[in-house]
Amino acid sequence: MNDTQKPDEGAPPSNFIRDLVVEDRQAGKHGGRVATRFPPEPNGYLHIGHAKAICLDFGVAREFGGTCNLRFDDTNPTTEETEFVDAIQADVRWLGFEPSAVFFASDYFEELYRIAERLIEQGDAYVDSLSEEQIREHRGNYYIAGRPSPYRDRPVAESLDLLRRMRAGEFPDGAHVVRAKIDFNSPNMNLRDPLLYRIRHAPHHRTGTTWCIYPMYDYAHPLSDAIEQITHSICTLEFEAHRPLYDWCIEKAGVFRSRQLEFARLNLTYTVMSKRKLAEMVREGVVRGWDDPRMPTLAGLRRRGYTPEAIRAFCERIGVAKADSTVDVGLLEYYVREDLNRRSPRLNAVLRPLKVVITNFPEGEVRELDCPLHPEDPAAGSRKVPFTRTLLVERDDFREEAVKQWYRLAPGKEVRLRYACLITCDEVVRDDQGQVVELRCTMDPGSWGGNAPDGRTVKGTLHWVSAERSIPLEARLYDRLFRVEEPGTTEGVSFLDEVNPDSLVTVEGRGEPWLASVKPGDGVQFERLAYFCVDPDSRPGRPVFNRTVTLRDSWAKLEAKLTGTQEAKPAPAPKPAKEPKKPKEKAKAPEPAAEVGIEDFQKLDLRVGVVKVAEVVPQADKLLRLEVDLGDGRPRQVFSGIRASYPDPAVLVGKRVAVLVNLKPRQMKFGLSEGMVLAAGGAEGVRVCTFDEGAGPGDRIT
RNA sequence: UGCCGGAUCGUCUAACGGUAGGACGGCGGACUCUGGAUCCGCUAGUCUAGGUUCGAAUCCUAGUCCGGCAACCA
Repeated sequence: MNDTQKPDEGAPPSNFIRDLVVEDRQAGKHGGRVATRFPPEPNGYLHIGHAKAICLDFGVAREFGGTCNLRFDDTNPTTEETEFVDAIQADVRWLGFEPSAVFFASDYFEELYRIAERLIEQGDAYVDSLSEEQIREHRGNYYIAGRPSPYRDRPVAESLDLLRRMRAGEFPDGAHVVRAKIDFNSPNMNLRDPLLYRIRHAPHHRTGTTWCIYPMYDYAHPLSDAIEQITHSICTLEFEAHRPLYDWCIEKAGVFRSRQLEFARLNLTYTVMSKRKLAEMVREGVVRGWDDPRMPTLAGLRRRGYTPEAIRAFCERIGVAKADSTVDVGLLEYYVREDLNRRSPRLNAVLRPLKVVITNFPEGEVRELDCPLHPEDPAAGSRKVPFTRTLLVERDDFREEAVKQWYRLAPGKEVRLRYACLITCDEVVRDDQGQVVELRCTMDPGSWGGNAPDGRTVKGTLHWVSAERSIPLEARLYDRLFRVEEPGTTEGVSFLDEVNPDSLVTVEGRGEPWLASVKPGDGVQFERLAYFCVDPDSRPGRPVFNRTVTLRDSWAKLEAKLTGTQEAKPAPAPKPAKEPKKPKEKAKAPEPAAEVGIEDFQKLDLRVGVVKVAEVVPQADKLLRLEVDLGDGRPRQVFSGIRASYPDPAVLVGKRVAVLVNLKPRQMKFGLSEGMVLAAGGAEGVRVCTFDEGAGPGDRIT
């Protein structure tokens, strides 16, 4: 190990939750004891966002020698199922955490009920007999004051009697509720006499039909925490406004004082995290199930080949704060690669095969090569790989015309076959359609082992398999589930319409013989391609591999630079260039943004366009739809939010305006917007920039 | 037109009145029988305007922008 160790080697990065826990301990609260809990509702599968919470809850407990319970928040019998209870427990353990205890909020129903009776006796709660609709009505809203329910001051004895009869099942759903008597006109809506209990004649997954009244989250949660003597009740930001209620329950019930702390939930680019949306994708058949390898669920990530170590490292790295944030999914991918690089055996598989015949290698002969399973880890051992006259290489590794940076196969070029020998492409064989179907190559007989006898350097190394001595395999090439960075945030567009149609591409490939022995769950690296994980769908003799994550592909990056584009390639796609920020986020900042260089400005292609059509968009109150002639034969459609300044859009027709033509087209509810019209705001509203007669359509504006 | 939060490199995050640091990304280089891995270097930030202070990302004031809150959901 290294003696010159870095300052925070090993120490988890500090965050405000840990700081608060440290503060509490220093203040001597609870004698320094730390107890947390992870409280999922069993109505769906855990996802990577939960992983962040789990790492925090269990991590804090572990760090301070405390405990962390797994507690199912099962207070709503109509949405919860044991299937989820089992899956959640399995996921937590898979992630690497063992709960100090497993509890259910339903374990406490009896105690919760007794406390409710007490609150009524104390005059801190009452039974309300208004309808759901009326309660909502009386509650008012952010701007309208709340009004007391006529039942608010009903005698204690009457409330108590009603509560007992509610429990006894004398009333139908909705007939009565228990409400806290706090402040019917609080500026915090959560305090406007919130509901504590409602009647639900529905069987519960654990208590069956024992109960027909069920406590609400805001009531059950603080009291469950109290019963378990939780010292720090960590939850997400949206519960911040509930904290006064959390404290109220503890106060009025006179129970153990736990403290609620809130942090920002995790968002990830190119995915969705809400249970509702995940469930919808399962229901709509967009994915094959909760454990579809494209899902951000722990079950999905596991099947995809993500490791608990990678997920934990990721969760540690992203930190914990109170500001909303969206983490680049690339960071998650970085951590899987880092982990998988260490542990995955290297094997060869060809996913889109192209036949290569080594003309100077005898027909029928087989040469067994001994190849390491991990070039950086000799302890991983080796395997035998058969070399024969007819081989298969990746189609992508051959190019008819090669630029000088191309190290791979091309007519006349020499490359190395990994762990085998050097070959030169002599001849390209085509079929009737002109498709390349075979390469005829010669090998350098002195190059066995991979090095040239004369010491010449060969930069390209290709993976390959023997055509006959290889096995068939199915590879499921997964990509990001969505094609936009933040699905579901474009107005008028459903997140379901933003699903990446190429998020799963299945190919039939060939793998080296060693691959016949893999078992579901095994992870491997197919050299030069990606990490893969064996899917449970595998059958003997025909394994199925899920692509976990591609290897970094610096050739793709180089090529994109050479071509000057970043078009999505079917294979390991280069990371799409960062999209320009959404206008929403850029806002209409009056002050200039960060300084840009002249080269940035030159990226903007501004052209003169003549307005042909200008009309209001009926469904939108700020938009005009323009058709602009840019001199390229086809008018462009542009939606522009300038309607307020142009009550009569017709005045724009015939105007010469400035159009940003290389703006990424944006799909809007009303159609595709293929550019942006320059406008400036002044005293009399926003005006589009116009030009005089001299400028013609399509002229570049510099 | 209310209440509660929040704002630091492109992204995530640290700095707790005293050198704005790390990670990812990007760029450049070294090395390489994976255009992988590894290593090195560079790039880039305190929302705005005032104030307090010897000194402000940090404290104060005003503003801007973003998020959450009106289930008998959690």
